[in-house]
Amino acid sequence: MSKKEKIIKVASKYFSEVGYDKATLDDVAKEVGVSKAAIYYHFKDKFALYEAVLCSRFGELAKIIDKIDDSKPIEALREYIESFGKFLVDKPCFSAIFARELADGAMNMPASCSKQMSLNLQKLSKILQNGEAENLFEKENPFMVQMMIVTPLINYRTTKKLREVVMANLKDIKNIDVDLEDIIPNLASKIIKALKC
Amino acid sequence: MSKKEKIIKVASKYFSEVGYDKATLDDVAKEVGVSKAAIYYHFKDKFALYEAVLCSRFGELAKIIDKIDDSKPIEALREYIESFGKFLVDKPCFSAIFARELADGAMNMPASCSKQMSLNLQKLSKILQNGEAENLFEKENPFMVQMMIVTPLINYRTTKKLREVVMANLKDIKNIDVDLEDIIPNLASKIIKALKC
DNA sequence: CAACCTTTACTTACTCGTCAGTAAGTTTAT
DNA sequence: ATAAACTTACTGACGAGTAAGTAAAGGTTG
Repeated sequence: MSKKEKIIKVASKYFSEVGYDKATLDDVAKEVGVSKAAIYYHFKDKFALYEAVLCSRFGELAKIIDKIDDSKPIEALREYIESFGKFLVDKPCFSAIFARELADGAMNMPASCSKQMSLNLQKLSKILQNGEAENLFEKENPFMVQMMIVTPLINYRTTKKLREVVMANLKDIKNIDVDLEDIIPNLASKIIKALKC
Repeated sequence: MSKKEKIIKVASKYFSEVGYDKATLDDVAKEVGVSKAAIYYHFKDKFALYEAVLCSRFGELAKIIDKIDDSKPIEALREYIESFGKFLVDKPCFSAIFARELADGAMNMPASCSKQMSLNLQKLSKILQNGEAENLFEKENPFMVQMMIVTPLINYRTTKKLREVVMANLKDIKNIDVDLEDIIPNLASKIIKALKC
């Protein structure tokens, strides 16, 4: 792995753990084992490094989503949800970064990333439209459906510690802390049920 | 309104708009029309001010949720979702603060707030249990249901600008930008449908 | 083949702005 | 008179960004 790739990897860890503002390039440099100026050799500024992290992840995700065969609406919707979920499981840093970006109103999302998000939404929209044409689904606002899929999953990831606190407060509630992997097919079934005519 | 209340109000605006780190007490002081040191007269430090903002909001929400009559599960669940939605509509600053807090893993949520969140979850859990007892709902993980309710709504609020960008990218997708008010009953119906046996 | 540029990939050591937090003094109400 | 509610003017730290220098690798020319 090149130094540049290593910088992106470590930076994505820090951006994920503490957020853009609290992540310092001194820390990133230290962990990579280079000087801070080395980061500035590879990236124009802190934000450019953040863009590199973001774009690499959104690019991978868009590729996966694009491959989904949208001819069978219900199967396609399940695959859409499970592919997204699997991506979150595979890339543990992505959830927190994505969640913060949405919470922030995607204020500093580079155009190339929002374009790839748009493509994902276009795929979802097509699945929903096909389902509507076959009288399987009601007419829906695709952005709202996107929110129903994406936000519970990313925030389930980010709120592990909160669940522990809540469980300590409410001893009568059990089995709250299920793994994300087990949540995904459950959420997929619920969303499909909710959208079916 | 006292100076202290005014400081909380203005601070909640800034925390909501730019987040904890980027919100500066100089800006808050300027807008309130006091000196920065006046803030330190009322609050120990920046974080104590943030706690005050958070606690006042979570306190109000917990009061509203607590009043819900949980004897009729389906009506109660609808009321739970619509009450939460109405709260977001009424308190425009709350969505972004809550969304950031969840994205952050609720790392710096004061114990009093997480206690009130626990009470909300307890209410939801009771509604779901009653529904289960009457064979209306399947057995569910209440935290996951909470995520399904809370996260789409708060993030729908925070992503208004993102929707505009996406709409500009995909001209064939129309009517994405519906008001939050119109989304709430729709989401409530979908979640109830998803949870019903 | 060797003395010479040139580029790549960095390092060391610094500046400079910002912002949380404070010390000490001042006004206002009771 | 004295406590509450401030103000002015400051400090100190942190962290983004930079200037200037260097070591090594590769290419060019006499």
